[in-house]
Amino acid sequence: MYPFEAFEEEIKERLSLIVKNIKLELPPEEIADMAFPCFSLAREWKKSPEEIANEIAEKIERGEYIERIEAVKGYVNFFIDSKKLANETIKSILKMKDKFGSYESNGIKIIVEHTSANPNGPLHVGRARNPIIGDTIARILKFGGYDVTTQYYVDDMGKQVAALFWGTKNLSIESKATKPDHKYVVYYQEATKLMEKNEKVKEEIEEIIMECERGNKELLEEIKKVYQPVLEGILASLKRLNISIDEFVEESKFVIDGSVYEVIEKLASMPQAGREGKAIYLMLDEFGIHGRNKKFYLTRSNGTSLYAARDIAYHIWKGERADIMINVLGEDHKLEAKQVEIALKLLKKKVPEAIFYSFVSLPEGRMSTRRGRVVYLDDLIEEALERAMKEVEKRGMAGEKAARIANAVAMGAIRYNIIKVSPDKAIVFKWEDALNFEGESAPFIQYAHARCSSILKKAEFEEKSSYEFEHPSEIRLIKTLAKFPYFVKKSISSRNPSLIANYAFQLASHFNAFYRDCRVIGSDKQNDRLALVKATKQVIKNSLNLLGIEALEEM
RNA sequence: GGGCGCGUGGCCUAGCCAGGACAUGGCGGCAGCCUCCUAAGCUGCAAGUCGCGGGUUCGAAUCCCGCCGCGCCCGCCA
Repeated sequence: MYPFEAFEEEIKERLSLIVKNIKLELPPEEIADMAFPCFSLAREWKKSPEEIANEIAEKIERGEYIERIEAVKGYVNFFIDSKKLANETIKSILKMKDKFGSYESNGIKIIVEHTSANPNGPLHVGRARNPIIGDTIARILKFGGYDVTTQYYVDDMGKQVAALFWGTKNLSIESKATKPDHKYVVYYQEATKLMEKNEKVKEEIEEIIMECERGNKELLEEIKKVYQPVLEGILASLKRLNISIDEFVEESKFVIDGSVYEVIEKLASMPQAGREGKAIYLMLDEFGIHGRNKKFYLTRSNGTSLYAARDIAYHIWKGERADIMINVLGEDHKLEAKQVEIALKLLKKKVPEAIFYSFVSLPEGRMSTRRGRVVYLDDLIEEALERAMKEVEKRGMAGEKAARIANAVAMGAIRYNIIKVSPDKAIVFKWEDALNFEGESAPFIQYAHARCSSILKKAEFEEKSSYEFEHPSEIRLIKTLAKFPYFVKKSISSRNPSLIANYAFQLASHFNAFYRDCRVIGSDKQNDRLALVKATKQVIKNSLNLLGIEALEEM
């Protein structure tokens, strides 16, 4: 157990003798280390929260970690023995290193599905939110002891890919692009355009879709040859952001193995099922879905399956391979996710959790690949690199080292700026916000890490059995270090990766205050402070790791 | 028209689920800090009807109702 958790446990243990239903709060740091609000007890005890707090504060004994207890305005405030906390925390970090903040394997298997973009062209910035959220949550869950696999659901039989396929077979378009997703997207764009005004093209593309739904393996193989390079282009972009995906599951799998039809058959026998010709649907009004969308169609009138039906089969398959399923989805999938969830419940199958994110739009409106109103992820990456390179050069660095630093800064800035805001907020993309290298940004945190490295390079640190600190900036920094495992846990239970982003910023910020106030090299407390710097460097690194951002030795 | 989400200083944002301690922090603005471990840093100042109106409560940014604005969805598309 981590030192800060031991403090929390001690409080809970002591409180449990007096009250049940203990809910502790983390108060603002300058007020206390942990607080127990007494407001909810007021009714039951028929006393004011102030009186209750006083009463509880008097009854509670100090302990190994609890140094002081105070009743203030209806709160019982607990103060930690900061000497003990400091010593235990520093030693724990130096011993556990990259593992500090992590938890032992709990054997729970989680599949995180993210990105799953149609392989018909390059990722744009709007979609980039998906892999970054997905990859970060996966990293945090792994660190928290879960057995995590990431999955990309490849839609290999939809309209998008069919249009791409038709385009490459019937058109010949020059393209200067070398990256395959950019090279082939023009075929998709042109095919979509033709489909809109030419009935024959539309029919041909629809025929491709129908053939896929009938499970035509040869055709599916041929289509794969076309979309695979595009998919690889997408994955290459993700790789630059330090994102890789463990497994790829093709949608057609569930048509070929027949599981979609088993699912449809079972659902068709439910009392909620209805038919219009050969089209099968579920009536969802009893589940609170009303209006035009209460009919949830599973098949077409020609008997072929619809996307949503295949999605149900996919989730059943996935549910057999995981204890928990987490899907990262755009907010446009909310209704469909709800429908799939209802169907899975009717079938008494495991239901996935979903993390929805709002769209990233441009100041001039929604992104649209078709209308060319779009910023591609690759463009953002290139621009970020250029700007980072300028900053690096300003600081007199050059060559391979400069390139490496610029790359880490650029990729970090992109990831951080997306992950730091709550997924349900819509983002209007602006270059100056997306590529900010100051303030609440990845480079700010990377810079603090580089400062730690720089100090550690200048002096020899000697490991001891105990360390002492007393400056307020030292204590504040140590308390922040001690709370890292707490935030890992909280981030997992709330499925909110931005908590780690915010934590890393706080930590870097508190380190900067320490750096300002406490001289390390040459001070008579040099060795203790070196231990603190070493521990800080480690925890910044661990939190950056969770965000998929590189910790830099110098910049 | 119906459903879901969002609305916090000029701009962005935390807090909202589990109502209470002076509403968090960043960007931008203004004024400062490099004879001292990297100034991608630090300090100070100005700037807020927590969308609007009701309600519940001793107490509401937080819960409830209504309204307004914005986003997304409402296809036998994916």
